[in-house]
Amino acid sequence: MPELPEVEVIRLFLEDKLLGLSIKSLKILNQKSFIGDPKRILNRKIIKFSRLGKQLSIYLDNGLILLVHLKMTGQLIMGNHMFGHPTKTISSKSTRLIFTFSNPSKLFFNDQRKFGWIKVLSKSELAVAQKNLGYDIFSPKFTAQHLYSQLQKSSRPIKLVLLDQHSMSGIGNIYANDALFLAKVHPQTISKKVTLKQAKNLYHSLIKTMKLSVLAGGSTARDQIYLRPDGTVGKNQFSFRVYQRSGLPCLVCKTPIKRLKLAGRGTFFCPKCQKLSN
DNA sequence: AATACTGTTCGCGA
DNA sequence: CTCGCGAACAGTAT
Repeated sequence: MPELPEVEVIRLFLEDKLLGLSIKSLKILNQKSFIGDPKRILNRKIIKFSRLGKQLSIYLDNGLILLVHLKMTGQLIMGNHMFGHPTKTISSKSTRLIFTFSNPSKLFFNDQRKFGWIKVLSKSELAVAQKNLGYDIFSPKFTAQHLYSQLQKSSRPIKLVLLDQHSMSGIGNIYANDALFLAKVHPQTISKKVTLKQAKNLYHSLIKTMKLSVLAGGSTARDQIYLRPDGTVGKNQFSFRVYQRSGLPCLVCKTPIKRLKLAGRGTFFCPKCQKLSN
């Protein structure tokens, strides 16, 4: 679920609430969700949050880093003095880890499908873990020219290249579909055949789509799987252009949105606005 | 009841 | 290299 915008919203929220606090305890309810020795993080202070693609890094004052990947259904929900949302979204049968902080608020790592994880890494281990990730979409290094050169490297359908975290990082299925629609590029276009002009368009579409989503608090699609750390839903799902809209009229030309499968992922596009030009 | 589908990623074999 | 597929899991939709 959480793609770049959702992880960024979580990062901004946690930075505001947890920076400077110490980790007082960690309760592990599912062993596979936490990789590393919990003792190494106890009583350590949080000094920095950062994000690369869909991965969140929490820096501690002993040089170690908690690297978080939420995969499909991971949530980070704060449990202190929060009202107005169902208890089940805070601590539930999907709760896998519970952190307690010095103030003493709690942070729940919920993960229905158990794909997500939090790892304890040293700085060099973090570098190794992330060395193959492409530039983050919000990084100054990610430019239209860079996008174009990355697209030039592959003969695969462009949507698969956008989803490949090694070519660039942060794009997931929702934003890949919507950004391609905005740029009027068919998802099956052979990547290296995309023109520089199209790449520039796509660059702006990616940035725009993702920035607007951060402002909207991220996308809470179907099952309320994505929630902000205060338990509230995002609002970007009301701005979906093609994602999960198959059969519904295109917002530009009214043609019904089509759906196909690419590498097993649902792929949505307007057959009129996004012509295959190979 | 059985099958398909889901916001992710990795590894395998063709 | 590329591709499809299954696996890691659990829940909902059809």
